[in-house]
Amino acid sequence: MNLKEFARTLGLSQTTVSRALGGYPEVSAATRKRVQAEAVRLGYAPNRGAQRLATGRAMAIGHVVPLGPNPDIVNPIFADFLAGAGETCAAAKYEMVIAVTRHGEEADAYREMAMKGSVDGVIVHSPQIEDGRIALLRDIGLPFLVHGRSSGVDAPYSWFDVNNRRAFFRATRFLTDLGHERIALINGPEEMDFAHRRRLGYEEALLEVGLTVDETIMTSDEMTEPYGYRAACAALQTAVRPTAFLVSSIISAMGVRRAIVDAGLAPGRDVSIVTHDDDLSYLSNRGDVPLFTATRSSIRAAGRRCGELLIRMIAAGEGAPPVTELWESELTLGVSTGPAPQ
Amino acid sequence: MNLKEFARTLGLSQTTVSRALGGYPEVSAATRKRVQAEAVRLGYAPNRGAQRLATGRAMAIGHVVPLGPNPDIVNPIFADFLAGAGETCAAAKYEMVIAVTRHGEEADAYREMAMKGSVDGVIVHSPQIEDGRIALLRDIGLPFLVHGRSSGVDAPYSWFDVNNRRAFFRATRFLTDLGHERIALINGPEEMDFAHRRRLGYEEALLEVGLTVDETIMTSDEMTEPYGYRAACAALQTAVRPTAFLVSSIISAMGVRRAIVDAGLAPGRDVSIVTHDDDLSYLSNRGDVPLFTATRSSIRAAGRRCGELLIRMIAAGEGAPPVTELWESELTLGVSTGPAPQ
DNA sequence: ACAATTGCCCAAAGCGCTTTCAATATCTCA
DNA sequence: TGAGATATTGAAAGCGCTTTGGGCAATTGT
Repeated sequence: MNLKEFARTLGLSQTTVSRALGGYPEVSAATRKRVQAEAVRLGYAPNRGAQRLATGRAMAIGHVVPLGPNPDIVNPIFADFLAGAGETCAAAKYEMVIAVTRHGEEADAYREMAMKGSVDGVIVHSPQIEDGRIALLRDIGLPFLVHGRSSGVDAPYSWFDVNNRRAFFRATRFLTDLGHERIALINGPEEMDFAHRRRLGYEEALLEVGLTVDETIMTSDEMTEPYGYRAACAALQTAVRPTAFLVSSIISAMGVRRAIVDAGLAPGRDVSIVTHDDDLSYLSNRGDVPLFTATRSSIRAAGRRCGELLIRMIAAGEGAPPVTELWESELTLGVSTGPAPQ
Repeated sequence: MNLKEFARTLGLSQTTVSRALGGYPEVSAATRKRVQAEAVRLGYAPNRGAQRLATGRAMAIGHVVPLGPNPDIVNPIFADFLAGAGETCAAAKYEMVIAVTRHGEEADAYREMAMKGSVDGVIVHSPQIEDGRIALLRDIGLPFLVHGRSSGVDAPYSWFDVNNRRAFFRATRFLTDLGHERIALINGPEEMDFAHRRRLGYEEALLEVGLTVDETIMTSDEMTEPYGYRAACAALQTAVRPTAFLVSSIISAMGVRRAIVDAGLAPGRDVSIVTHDDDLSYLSNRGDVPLFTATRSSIRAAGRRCGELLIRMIAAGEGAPPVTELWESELTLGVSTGPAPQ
């Protein structure tokens, strides 16, 4: 069923039908109602391709998802982020198209999306400290919102981020307040901007209380469970073992916890853990007494908000100033922390 | 830059340029090469909307992702599945569009995709035992491939599945061979077809060796980590506690393991665990000695294959017979299992 | 009562592409 | 050498929609 047929069965012109469905005011309420009802009854909806061609807008946003650098790892937070963005998009009648690329090959995906006009804007995932995608997208002229930031980029751009630095600063201070002096950092890949910022917050807090920053108890890798386990095992076997771990992902934190237990130690008593918690639905750290003390920030809510901001940017058009938004994460108390053992 | 301009700068007709880029044979090799080179240099690619309108094909496949029934849970395997499907799509020049819907509201999403012509086919995720989506999609006439099966649907349809029943049959027999007689089943939501099938395999194996099926040590819920923990805690507190757990997801298995350790028991010695392992990149159960004994089947590979099959179906057109494919999962030995304690 | 407005609707142009049909130039083979 | 086949290119007709630029009644203001 196409517009021509549909309009004919209604005894109306294509113009009127299109306007009735599109919500334009030049249609009487009665006509609009009838058109909408018949559209549902007969199963008519305007063809997206034709609509795109006629309006020049794709009514879609894109996600280019880079796989992890080493093995092809998919960031597990992505599913939840997507669910959040999806809610916003559905409400705004936008589609989401996603492209998965190997690490470092995102550029082509962006260029193609722009050239083919398959999306009106994109969300940039997993920004690195020096991220060339930002300059690229500006050159291309495709509206974009970075989920995170890129410390190495000076020119203004639109981003949404969580205050990672302050979160890890607070988390570290929380541990030092409890008397911990040897705090291991199990961080994400250091070329990632978020990991960089978390490290800065951690170091800043240590220095503030006169502790030394010790490179040997800081690790950085793709945030898997086995990584957390391995890193923690290694740290626990050193001569002066850490009394606390600060971990960048709840998934790795599970591994850290396992290592602690395997070593015959009690999490929260012998060794403390604070982790960042993206509030993933399947690894919930909520409940009466959360398993982990954590800096929590819902990745799903972030997805929702990123969708909103990007769609607003697209509506605003080229000239509008960049939007930026920084959320604070909450520090929630769980059973994984306690005073440093004497 | 559009075709008209691009063709003019090349001194060729739109026809020839379109054909050169589209890979049609009626163009001389020299011309094609020149056109392709200039397209890259000048940054021209055919507009997707126009292409869709002209060809009637969207060159896109859709994923309608239902959130979990109770809280809005996103199945964590989805990110990996998508990465797999994305590889295939990228290679075949297909786009992927995804829609996230609340549980039970998928129908509208499918209808809309079909009516608007935004995709050429869809992958049906998380099929239930009685899944109305299959009949719906057949009525609509939108090509679809089910990832999994729906036991309650008789009419033929295309699906890709893992042999869940045999996997859990083998896993259970593996445990009974080790002398376990009280094996708890920590399953996914029972309305899900995969969970149903896994339960059948489990029961079949128990009956085969003369053990009774005990409903009180079988649980069924959204497969989160806390669920595994809670379920295992409860099971371990019963009068005759199970000596082994069979778990439907490695994420819940982490929770089960935690419960066992918390109870002062040793996984693999006091209590065994076998889990299904989707081979998620961030919860790798590989390595020299895997943490869990598991029925393993890569969800990423499944995504790749589903993409292939669906694209092939789309190419084959309406009349073609349904495609079906069943993969066996491998039973890998980890350190989470051992002989039943006396 | 008449002009000006408003409300509602329509015809037709055009978005950028693919593809049919036709034309021309070049080969092939007897 | 000339007829038929082949290789290569073009002109133009849509694909299904939105939107501009009217047109005709009914309503309003004076």
